Amino acid sequence: MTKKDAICDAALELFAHKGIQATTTREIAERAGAAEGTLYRHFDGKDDLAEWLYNRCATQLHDRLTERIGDADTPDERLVALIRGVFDFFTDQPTSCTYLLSARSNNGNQEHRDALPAPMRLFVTTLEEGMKEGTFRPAAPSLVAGWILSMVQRTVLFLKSDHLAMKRQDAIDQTIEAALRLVRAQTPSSN
Amino acid sequence: MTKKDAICDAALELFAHKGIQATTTREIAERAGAAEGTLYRHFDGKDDLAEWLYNRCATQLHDRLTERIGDADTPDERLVALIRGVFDFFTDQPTSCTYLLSARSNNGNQEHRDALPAPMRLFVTTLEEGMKEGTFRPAAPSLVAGWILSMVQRTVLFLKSDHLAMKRQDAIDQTIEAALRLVRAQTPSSN
Amino acid sequence: MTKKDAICDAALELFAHKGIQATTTREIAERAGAAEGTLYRHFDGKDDLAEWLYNRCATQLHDRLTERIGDADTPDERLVALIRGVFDFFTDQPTSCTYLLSARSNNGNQEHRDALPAPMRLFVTTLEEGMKEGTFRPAAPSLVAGWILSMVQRTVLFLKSDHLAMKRQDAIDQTIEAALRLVRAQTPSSN
Amino acid sequence: MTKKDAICDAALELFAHKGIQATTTREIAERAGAAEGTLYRHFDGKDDLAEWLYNRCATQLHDRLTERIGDADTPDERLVALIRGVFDFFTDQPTSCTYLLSARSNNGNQEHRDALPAPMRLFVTTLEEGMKEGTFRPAAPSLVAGWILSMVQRTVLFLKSDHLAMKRQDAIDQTIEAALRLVRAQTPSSN
DNA sequence: CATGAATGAGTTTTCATTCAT
DNA sequence: AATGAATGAAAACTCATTCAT
Repeated sequence: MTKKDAICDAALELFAHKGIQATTTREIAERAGAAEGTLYRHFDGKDDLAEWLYNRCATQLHDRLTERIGDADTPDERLVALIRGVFDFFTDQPTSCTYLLSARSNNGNQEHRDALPAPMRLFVTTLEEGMKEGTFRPAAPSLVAGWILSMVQRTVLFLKSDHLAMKRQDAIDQTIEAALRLVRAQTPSSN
Repeated sequence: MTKKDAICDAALELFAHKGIQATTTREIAERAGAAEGTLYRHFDGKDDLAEWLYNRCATQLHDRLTERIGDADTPDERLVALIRGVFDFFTDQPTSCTYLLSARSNNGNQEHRDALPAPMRLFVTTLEEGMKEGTFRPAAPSLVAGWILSMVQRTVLFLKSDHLAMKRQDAIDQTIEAALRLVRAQTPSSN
Repeated sequence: MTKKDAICDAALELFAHKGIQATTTREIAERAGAAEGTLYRHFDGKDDLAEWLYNRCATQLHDRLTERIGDADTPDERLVALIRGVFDFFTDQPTSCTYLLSARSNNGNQEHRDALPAPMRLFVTTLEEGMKEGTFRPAAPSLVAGWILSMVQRTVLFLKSDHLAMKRQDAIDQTIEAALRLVRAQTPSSN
Repeated sequence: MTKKDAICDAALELFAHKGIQATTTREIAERAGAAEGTLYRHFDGKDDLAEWLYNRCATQLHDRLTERIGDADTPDERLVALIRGVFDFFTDQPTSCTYLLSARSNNGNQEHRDALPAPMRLFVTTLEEGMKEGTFRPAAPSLVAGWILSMVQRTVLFLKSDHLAMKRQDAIDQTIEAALRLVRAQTPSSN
């Protein structure tokens, strides 16, 4: 593992748990077992590193979701696949996931972050398809996508804090069911 | 208006828009038209001010919600009243509302904030009542409350960013309906 | 004396003797008996301080030269007055003078310095008058002004390094005579 | 061209235009198309490189001036030859010339530079001869040499900045005439 | 109460130099 | 000879907090 990787890992961990601002470059370097100056050989500074990590995490999630979506034929299935994908991402890479979620909501100033990052767009597209088909009830897709992602995020936070009070799988299943209730059009017989 | 009020207003605005850490005491003082030292005559420091403001906002919202709830007899009505109350709060005091919402999600370290602040507890209580009655489907109340508040927060952010693309009232009504779909037990005929 | 003045004095001394780049903010603060942060309360940084000092020195010299010029009626007398003024400035405020001269020549990048600072302009104006009158031989005034100022600067450096090998007053008189030979038109009988 | 040459060229350009201190080894390496470490294979460090370049430039100029002086029989002719030599040097190798001139004045601390570098000494010697002969008026030779070199430097800067406002040859001729007026003893009939 | 200059510890950042490859 | 990642000491700069007025 190169020093650059060590720095990325250390920074990701710290950013996810303490926030970007509260993390010092010294902490990052120490945890990475590198000199402080090394950070600046690979990145323009702390903020650049934070952004680079954000993009990397967003890409990882996006790739995973894209892969998941391939197996699904209907918007309904795709939506479930997407939600499961996010939960899987959280299970496999909790730190990346935490950072991604916190970075999203933290930047009140929204300066340099896409209003609609890649993973979000997958949700929006899927919802649009479902609405066109009539599977999903009509509504502003980006708003509904935001709702669902927020719910997932909540569940993730809930699982992290509410230690073991609820089985992980139950929480995930309930979140998916809830999301479907949110978007599904009236289907008198099915539900 | 006293200097203290000026400082509170300035700080609230800045905290809500840039975050607590990114706001400097100098900025607060400048915007308030006060000297930097004056802040320390009324508060123990920046963090104390931030906490004081948070509690003030939470109390304001809590009082408003408590008042709203009084008119409602069923858990169902109470839930709607609570959601409407939050939206009203956002309409009347957008900055306070933004600060309240951002402060919640921003502190990944959860150091000095109640896990369950007052307004949140009103939601939880209402959900518990509804679940006991059978009006609402059984689930972890604090998780469901988190979902609903997150949805409301999303809608608020959506209304702030998606300038006028959607009528405010429509967005609010849709959010309420969606929240009800989330929590209501199967009621074959009613819905 | 305020801290600001102490910082200015310390910085001027160090800038003049070691150059701006070679001087650290820590040195300035130490010599001024102030904290490093105090520098930043009064100036935007080291470079801002350097520029502020440059302007102050240039103004001081300009004011002194303007005063001196008042007593002189002819361009010839004015030129002598100007040169003497610069030498007096050097005698009274050697540090300011050294800084002014070094700052001029040091900035090869000429970024943020007037091409023609105030004192220089007095020389140019005087030369232009003399040339119009016919007292001075025709030539590019700004070039000739540069020559004379460079000569004066040289003499100043010479006096500082060539410790006492030449009487100060002799050096000054010789410089003035030389400058006059440089600019005076042919005057068969007088010289 | 070897890497060493590339580094020398790059460094000379940067030193001349930004100053030694303001130039980083990384810049030099980048511009030279070499790695940073390569510099240290050929020189002991940045300062060593700067000094080596200075000596090379001084030697180049000195050789050129020595050659020029050979054709001249009188001190008067020799002085003109020297001044022309400097201007030629500037025309042929403007960067070297700029560096030589700036390096001279820049080091206020005079740490590691000869007080009287080789080219300067040629001027001094020539002036001493002329003064002994009576061709030049008596004065401190090193001071007068400084004056003349400063004038030449000024003219060079003037030619660089005052883009084409004056013909190069005119400026040079005027500088020479002015220098002669400075040093020549009274010669009632000749001039 | 109010002020704002002063503080100094802490942070980010720079960069000449080294060294394993 | 050449490389360029890594270093770390030193530099610039920030800012919450204090205190004399």
